[in-house]
Amino acid sequence: MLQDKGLSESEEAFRAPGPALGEASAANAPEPALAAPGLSGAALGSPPGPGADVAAAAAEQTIENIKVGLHEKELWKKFHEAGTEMIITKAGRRMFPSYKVKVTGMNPKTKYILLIDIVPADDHRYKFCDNKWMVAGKAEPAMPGRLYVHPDSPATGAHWMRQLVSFQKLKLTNNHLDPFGHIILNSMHKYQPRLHIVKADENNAFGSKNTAFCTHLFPETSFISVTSYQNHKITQLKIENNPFAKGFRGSDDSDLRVARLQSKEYPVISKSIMRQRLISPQLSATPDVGPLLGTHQALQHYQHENGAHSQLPEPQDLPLSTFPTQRDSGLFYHCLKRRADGTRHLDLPCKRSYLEAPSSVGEDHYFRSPPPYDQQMLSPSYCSEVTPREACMYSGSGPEIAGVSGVDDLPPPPLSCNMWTSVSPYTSYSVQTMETVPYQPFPTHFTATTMMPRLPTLSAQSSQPPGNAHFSVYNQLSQSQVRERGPSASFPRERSLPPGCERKPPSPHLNAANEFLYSQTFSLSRESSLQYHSGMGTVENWTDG
DNA sequence: TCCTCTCCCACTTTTGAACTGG
DNA sequence: ACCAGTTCAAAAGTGGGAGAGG
Repeated sequence: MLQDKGLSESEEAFRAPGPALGEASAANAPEPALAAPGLSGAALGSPPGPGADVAAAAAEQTIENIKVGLHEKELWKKFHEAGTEMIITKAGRRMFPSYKVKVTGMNPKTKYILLIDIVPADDHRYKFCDNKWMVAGKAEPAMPGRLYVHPDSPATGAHWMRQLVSFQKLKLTNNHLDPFGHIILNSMHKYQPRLHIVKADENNAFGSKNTAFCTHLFPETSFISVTSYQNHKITQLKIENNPFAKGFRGSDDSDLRVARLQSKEYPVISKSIMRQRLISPQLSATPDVGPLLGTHQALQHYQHENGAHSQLPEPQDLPLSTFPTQRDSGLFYHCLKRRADGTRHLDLPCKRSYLEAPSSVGEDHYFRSPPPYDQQMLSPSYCSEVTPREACMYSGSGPEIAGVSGVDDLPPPPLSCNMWTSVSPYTSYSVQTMETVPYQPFPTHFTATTMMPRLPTLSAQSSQPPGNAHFSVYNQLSQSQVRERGPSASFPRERSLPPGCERKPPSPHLNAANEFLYSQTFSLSRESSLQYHSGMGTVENWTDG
């Protein structure tokens, strides 16, 4: 909670100097949020203050009115133009630039949970060749999806709007068994972070008919995960902009600094530099890559809320100067909303109901090839040694969570740690019943694992105003629809844990968040299962089996 | 041989406890 | 006793190189 340590993460961010916010995010209507003109950083910087005005405004503020502006958008754009890379390590590495947003339009008195997930942007594996990112094959199965819940969550709209909301402590890892709740990614794959805002206050608890969430997506925050930087331009951008990397800021030539560090009298040319200089001598002559090629070439179909549908070339066909890009930042605004009658109005790239037959999974305009998620593994429960603000993960396989496998009454199979990647492939959708629960404190850094939905590949379609480089999804859940998903328990069945692991009783908010995640995930991909991540524990006895 | 990944290094920033003075 | 400001050591975060492994 925000009160637990003098400064919240968002406060830290707020104090940090930095360029003004970029542009406003998608707005409140099922329109592609063309409203950016006039909605400047200054406007965003003036959230409603306390008082009567706030109260008056609150009455009309809905989840759809929430606007999100990406902080340091220009910096993000710089990286994006060069082809953002994010280091992933076994221990977890922060993102840089860090994900910070300015939120407006919230009801100041309503509590919200802000969380981030990072989903594959496509189903390709990449390699850095000839100074550009190229498709190198089919993506590996997505890692267990996790959510990073902002540690201030839940907090009132006033809190979120008072300052920047920073997710700078979010860490990325390539450790499939990561016990710390970091977001697990595959190296050399392209990802897209998404911000979710979930309404969660006493009167609108998760699972109530009023439960709502929205999703905001900034195409310029997409990146390729790497274990070491491939593009020297990215390295330089990181060194220049990340204060922690100051040590690598040489007088002019960081390589000279490396040479000094190594007590060598000659500059050491790194492998990456050498590679690039050998392969792409033009790079040194053109330090500024400039606008990417293929800006208007999207990778796949996409569909935005007005129903426009575009056919776009395959990524393999693209000369990727960096990586397939959406850098024109056209607004990708998808809308998901429940109608009053409970039917789901879904304006998403994957529009089919989750109740449809599995054969519909591979909707062609969404998955170019048979979706790899069929083979994806579900993460078993595990506990971890965590800080008070970190979490332990609970999970179950899809069918178990869903209660649709017909084994509801069977005792859960013993779970060993090495089941992390050895549980049965996901075959059906997770369905949960969630009762309306009173609001309770929501565990921070709760993470949930889903079958990672691949985003509909974002395009740089210029049909969207560049000032609205933002993708939003709104959802309004109804209780009846929650129920229609199935009768299973509202929390994954208890499974055996590694010795030494403790488990806290599931919070109703985990159910709620899970529900959120479920619906959210389903809104983008029909292949979904869940993994809870909450509570405290230890990994001392964790074994690889 | 090439590519990817892990470990370790030196460096900087951040954090928080300890201390000091009003 | 309390609070605010300062100091300083430890922790955390960085990119690069070496080397292992596939």
